Amino acid sequence: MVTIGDVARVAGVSRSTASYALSGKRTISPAVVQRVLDAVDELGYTPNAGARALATSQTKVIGLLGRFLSDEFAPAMLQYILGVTNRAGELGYDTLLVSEEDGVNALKRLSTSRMVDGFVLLNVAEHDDRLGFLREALQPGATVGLPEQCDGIDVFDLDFVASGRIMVDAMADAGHRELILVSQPEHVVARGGAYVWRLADGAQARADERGIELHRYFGASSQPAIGEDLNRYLDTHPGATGLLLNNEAAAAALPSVLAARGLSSPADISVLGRYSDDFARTFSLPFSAVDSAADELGRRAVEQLVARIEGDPAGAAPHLVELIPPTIHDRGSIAPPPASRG
Amino acid sequence: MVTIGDVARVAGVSRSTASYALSGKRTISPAVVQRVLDAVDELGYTPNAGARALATSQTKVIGLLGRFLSDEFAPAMLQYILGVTNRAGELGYDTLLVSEEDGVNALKRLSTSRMVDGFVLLNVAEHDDRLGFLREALQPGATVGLPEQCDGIDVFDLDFVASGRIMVDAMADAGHRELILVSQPEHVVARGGAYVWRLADGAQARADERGIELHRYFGASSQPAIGEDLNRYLDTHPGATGLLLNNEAAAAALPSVLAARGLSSPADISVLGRYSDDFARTFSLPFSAVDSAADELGRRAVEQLVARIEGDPAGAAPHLVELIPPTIHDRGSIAPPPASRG
DNA sequence: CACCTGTATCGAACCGGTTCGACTCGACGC
DNA sequence: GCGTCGAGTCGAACCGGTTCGATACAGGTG
Repeated sequence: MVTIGDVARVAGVSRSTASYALSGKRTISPAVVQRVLDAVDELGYTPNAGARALATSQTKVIGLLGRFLSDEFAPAMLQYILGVTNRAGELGYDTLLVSEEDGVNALKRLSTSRMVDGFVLLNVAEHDDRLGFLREALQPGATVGLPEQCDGIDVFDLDFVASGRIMVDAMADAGHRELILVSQPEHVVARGGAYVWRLADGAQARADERGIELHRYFGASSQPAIGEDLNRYLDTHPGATGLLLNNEAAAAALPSVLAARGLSSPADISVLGRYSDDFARTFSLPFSAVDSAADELGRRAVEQLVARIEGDPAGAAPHLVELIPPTIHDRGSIAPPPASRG
Repeated sequence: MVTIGDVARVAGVSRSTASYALSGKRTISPAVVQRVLDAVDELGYTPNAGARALATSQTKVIGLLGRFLSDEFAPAMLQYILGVTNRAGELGYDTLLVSEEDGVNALKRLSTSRMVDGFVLLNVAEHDDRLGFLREALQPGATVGLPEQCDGIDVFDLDFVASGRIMVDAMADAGHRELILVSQPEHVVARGGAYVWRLADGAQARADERGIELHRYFGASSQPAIGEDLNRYLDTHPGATGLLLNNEAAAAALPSVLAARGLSSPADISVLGRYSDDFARTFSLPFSAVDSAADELGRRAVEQLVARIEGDPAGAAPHLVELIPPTIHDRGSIAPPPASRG
């Protein structure tokens, strides 16, 4: 393998001069720099990552810790992952992906062995056992998902409270007065998926303000249970004219449920979901939805992480808690309720 | 940070003795080994990955190169990825995930900088530009996906020819005589997705053998186009009683297409797909399908890669081309055709 | 008792980079 | 004509592991 020593020899200079010529950290005469660059080209030199990491204590790798739960909509995770890896690549970092069950252990291993310069944690729960260690680690960390305690880390998440509000607003503005909100199953909440509450509470608060009747349910996370759930909700509340979905399985199941009931959207019922654009595209869901902005969240987390890695350790910037504002992707599934139409 | 020098000092031995005590590569007295282990515990020592990589030329990291195409069903990739990362973890390796557009460049970078011990390539096309470099790289490589030239690498893929055969067999055994096969769109084939042809050819050959009429189509890869395609195929071939799907979008769209036509499966039409179990579960697709075995393929690729990394470089084992046999996951969507029933 | 063998340990070198301090040399000022 | 300065370069040390060769010492053998 070709080392910087080989480059130096071919260029006729010392190893240190070759190093400085490449890094530019000291002034080296243009002629020598050119000879070194030529030698690099000629030999096809690439620095050895391990040696550089050892010398500089910088690996140019970030650790990405997922939490892949079989009862969640796993494929959606890919969007977050790609957001992270793509942005990291643009910033000159590679990404080590860890899917290991025991996230705390993985975190410790990568941290103490100095394999990475920082961490991005995905799918962070309200009380996440990985955070305790992360705060004490030598490397900085950023999360996608809002934990209860945010000190010492940079936090990124969708603003779920605002999401709940604008979902109710969108329906109320169209004239709806009675809505059904289908959330994720209760065990997602129990596991720390606080976003379920955050969205529901935001929706409830806004519904109260505007005098809207809101029926809240936890739906199942898979077929056929969720299909039955949806039918039951619709049977129970015949006066409801709008359906809010914070549950991917419900969104996927709804087209056939509506078809079976002989309903169509938005003519008979207005629908507004909360899922990623990618999810909608793949399954051609015809419903407007608050975008989960997976890609953007992943990108923002990496950007902030890299800023902290490369930033002045002395004047450490205060930690962020960034809740990105929700946007509705309009697919035309909201219209005034049937009764109000001429 | 705590180094092996610290451990040695606390244990009262030299650095080399501490190293041997931990690696077991030379005999060290039990008493000393214990003192070293105690020191490790006391200080919380973990070897520095960069230093170890430099000294041993082994990083214990494998590079995973995806190819994420926006017009393919991206979320399915996650199953392959998790198969790789999970199995790698079990074998003591971490995984560097690269999503970079320019796969060749990424491969070169990771290879020449010695960041990884080997590569797993996903979504490998028939003529994949990454393979040329991979063959010449210092590190071994395994692919998921069958290229035309397999020399110098280990190749894993689903046996698509056999898949085509058993799909036709399953229908023929149930008494069907006229089938429609909906494949991926033609541009997937053009890009090198040879599995489309492999499955179709296997199906055609078996259909010819058994005197079955097979109508072959390339369907669109998204709604609403694929829905219209499906309706057209069904209109064109009113005598067809069985539907074979090698197209995820078609599978996702079929339930609503059938509902709209007032058909149900398997009473009116038998359906057999080819997609992952995970895909079926997530979207509650009620159709039997040949499983794409993403998880298993990822795991097998890693196992073989690690065997090659750690294997005797002298007696290099011959390279594998492993096509794993298809299995049908029965979800009850195949029944005898209506006409044949009493 | 000299000799050999095997066990247990140590010191030094090495992996391939980066970085610090010192040195040379020419230009410049007085 | 001597001291100063800055540009350009070199040698050596260092990062934190692993590994080779040498050494010390114990026990067994003739």
